[in-house]
Amino acid sequence: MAADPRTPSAWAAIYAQVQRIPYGRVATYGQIAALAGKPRGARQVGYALYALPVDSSLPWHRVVNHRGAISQRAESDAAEEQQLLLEAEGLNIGDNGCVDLRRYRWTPEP
DNA sequence: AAACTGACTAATA
DNA sequence: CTATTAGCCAGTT
Repeated sequence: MAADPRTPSAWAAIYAQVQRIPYGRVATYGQIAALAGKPRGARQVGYALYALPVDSSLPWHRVVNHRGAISQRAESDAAEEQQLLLEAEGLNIGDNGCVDLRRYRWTPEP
């Protein structure tokens, strides 16, 4: 099974980037991976969030795939909840469930 | 140590 | 935009 996120590992960097996403913004898995120093570790980002406990204070719902859509997990209701959280932050979700990355994509500031 | 798994992305059609 | 194929990294077994 998945290791606890409290366990020191490569995921630590990923969690740090996710926490950096400001309110009302979203970031792609690849973006988080790149910021964490793993330009090809997009899958690891998803895997890290998969192991993330519900009591985590990380804004995991601000992490979407490269199309701005919410990736569906084994438990389908999680994706639905994620969309609600994003809408609550003022994001407009398209009919296909994609956010407007042109507008909401987070760009880390220098 | 090797194989399997997976909230992904890029390339191609 | 979608569908399919291949490559990638780290964790689990």
